[in-house]
Amino acid sequence: MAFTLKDVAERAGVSRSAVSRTFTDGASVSPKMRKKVEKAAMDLGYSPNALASSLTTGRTKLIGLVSNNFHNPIFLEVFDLFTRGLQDRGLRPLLVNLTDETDPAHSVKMLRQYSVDGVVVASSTLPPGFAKAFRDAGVPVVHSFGRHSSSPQVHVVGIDNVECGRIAARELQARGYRHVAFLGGPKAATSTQDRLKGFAEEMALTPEICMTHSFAEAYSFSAGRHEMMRLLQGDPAEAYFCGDDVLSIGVLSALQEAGRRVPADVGVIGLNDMEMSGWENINLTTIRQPINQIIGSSVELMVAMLDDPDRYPEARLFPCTVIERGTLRPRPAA
Amino acid sequence: MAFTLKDVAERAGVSRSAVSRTFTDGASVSPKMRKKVEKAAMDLGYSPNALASSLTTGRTKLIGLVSNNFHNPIFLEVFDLFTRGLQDRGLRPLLVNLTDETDPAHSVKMLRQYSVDGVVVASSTLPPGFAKAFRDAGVPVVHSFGRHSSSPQVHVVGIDNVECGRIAARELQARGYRHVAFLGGPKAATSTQDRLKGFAEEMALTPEICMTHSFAEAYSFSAGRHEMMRLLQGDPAEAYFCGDDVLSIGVLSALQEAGRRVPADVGVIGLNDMEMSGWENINLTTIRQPINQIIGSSVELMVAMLDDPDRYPEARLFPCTVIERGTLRPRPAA
DNA sequence: ATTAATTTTGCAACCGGTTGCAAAAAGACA
DNA sequence: TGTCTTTTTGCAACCGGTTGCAAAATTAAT
Repeated sequence: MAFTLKDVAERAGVSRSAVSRTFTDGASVSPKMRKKVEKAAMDLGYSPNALASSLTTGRTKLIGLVSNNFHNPIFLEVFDLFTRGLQDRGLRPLLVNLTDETDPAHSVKMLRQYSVDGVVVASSTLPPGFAKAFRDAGVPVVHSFGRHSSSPQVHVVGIDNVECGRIAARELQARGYRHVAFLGGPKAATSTQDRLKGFAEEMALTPEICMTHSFAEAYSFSAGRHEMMRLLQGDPAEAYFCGDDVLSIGVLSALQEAGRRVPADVGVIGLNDMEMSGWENINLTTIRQPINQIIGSSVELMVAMLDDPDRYPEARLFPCTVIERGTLRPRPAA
Repeated sequence: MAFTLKDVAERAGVSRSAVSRTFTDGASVSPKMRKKVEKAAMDLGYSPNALASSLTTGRTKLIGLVSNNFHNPIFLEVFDLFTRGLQDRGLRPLLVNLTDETDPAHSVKMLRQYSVDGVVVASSTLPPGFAKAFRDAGVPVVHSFGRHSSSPQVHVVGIDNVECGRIAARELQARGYRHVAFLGGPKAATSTQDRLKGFAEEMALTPEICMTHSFAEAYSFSAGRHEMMRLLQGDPAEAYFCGDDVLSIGVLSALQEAGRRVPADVGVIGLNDMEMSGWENINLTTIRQPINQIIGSSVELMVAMLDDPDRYPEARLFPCTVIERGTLRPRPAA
């Protein structure tokens, strides 16, 4: 069907190596030779078989892009940025949807069979051990949106979730709320745990403020809405720090339906600043996670690791900032 | 680094072919042989190199998943369903983000270099010629969400957009609107053109109703919002059929900001029924496109084509239904 | 014009599997 | 037990490239 190196070589009347060399940059080929070969290749519409060359070079330019977040709209932005970032560098994303599976073994095996050059784990809910499984299998890995540990085993790019919890706490304190709550994502998610930790720590400094917390089943609209509905049965707090924007939007929906005005009756602050949060009919006050930078940096790091697979693991953390919109009451005048 | 067939063969004291055979189903291997080989493979943690085997078999189980819709939240659902559908059948999605590029040449070349077994084009904005380029290159292709033509060149799975336009028109007619408008996506998108066509055709049957139309720059929130803002400068219609849900949500945002009540002052009907449209704080009346069925069917068709690449092209169209929520005024009592 | 240094080219082995074919082994039958 | 089938196994060639090495061709230097 498609033409091969051999066909081009014959047509150009040269050896197969010559053809191979004209298509691998950095190889020594004379200008005349190159011209002859390129002519023949052009005539035949030849383009080299990436798989065959991978077999000898050991490089495929395939990058596993592993995620379990296919229900949070922010991840569409994430996939957009990742695919573009990788493509721009000549890399190809092989997408893996984990859905419920959290055992890395299967993914590791599959991605190794395809000889991916590296793996990006994009998830704020998977434990560090997940990414580590790739490292242990000798596959360069960066965990984006992952938890950074004091003794990092793998490269992590993301934010300091504990610090985000503190930021949220300080923001609510400054606005004079007396009863605040953390409404987190899944209890098992590292990001939820860390955000709660920071939030609780900071809140502990102002014992006069009452703080409670609970968890939603997932980082999703319906989980947030459902959990807020439940909370409304009891004695809801004055302000909620939600573990994520889409969760917040679910919360807003529940509040609206219950007839509570935001921010007059109840305040809400989210985390992520996804595109939708800025939509005028949502207008969510939130803590912005710089996903452009996180993903840009992840891709850079991945590229660097392709050259030096044993690069010493590092954590790259980006600062988050509060984006003030309309779901928290204003700070009292100073 | 990783162990190869040869290593396993040596350890098991058998020929390389024997090892190969135990790992390809349908090959003849005696039970004892199989046991011996599996033992050795297990000891070594061997798993076959997919690339190497592709080289001889000609099959990679790689499927190109090509899209240019990374800004419409419905596509997160689409990617979720596609990746899971493909994975469940042992296929691997190689994701290609076209962003602005609409020339297929580059994608075709790249995907052929990786010897993908097939390509799914998931887009309602690309012309049929895009998908056809893959077919011409001998790559099995299905165009999901594509335009079906009377003389189809490639497999298309989706909806009848012209009919959707008619459905929208009838819905607005039935509710007694006197001045209606189509607010489409990009003018160049086939889906926009077709929806307008059906809408206009049906509206032509009721000349007493005034109909206008205009286009947004993209299928996105901000484009919809922006276009509606513009329309509000003039004399807006009583009801809008928007080319897509996320566009509708942008429109709702603009209306809300302008102080127009929905559906009291202005009606809106969207198309897609993405998850978000059902959120209580959006509550959009829309025409549901059965994406589960579309994607399930696309994957099935792809699998069928792997067996029979020259399968006669067919169009698989699924009916759409109106999902009544809160953005159109009620039908007058009969 | 020689000779030495440098670049270009082709040969052949290899990457990690698969597969047609024939020899060897196992099973069926008399 | 011997002969004929059928199944299992190994050999060797092949998939489409890459690359170390040495021969051939250029270029530089004397």
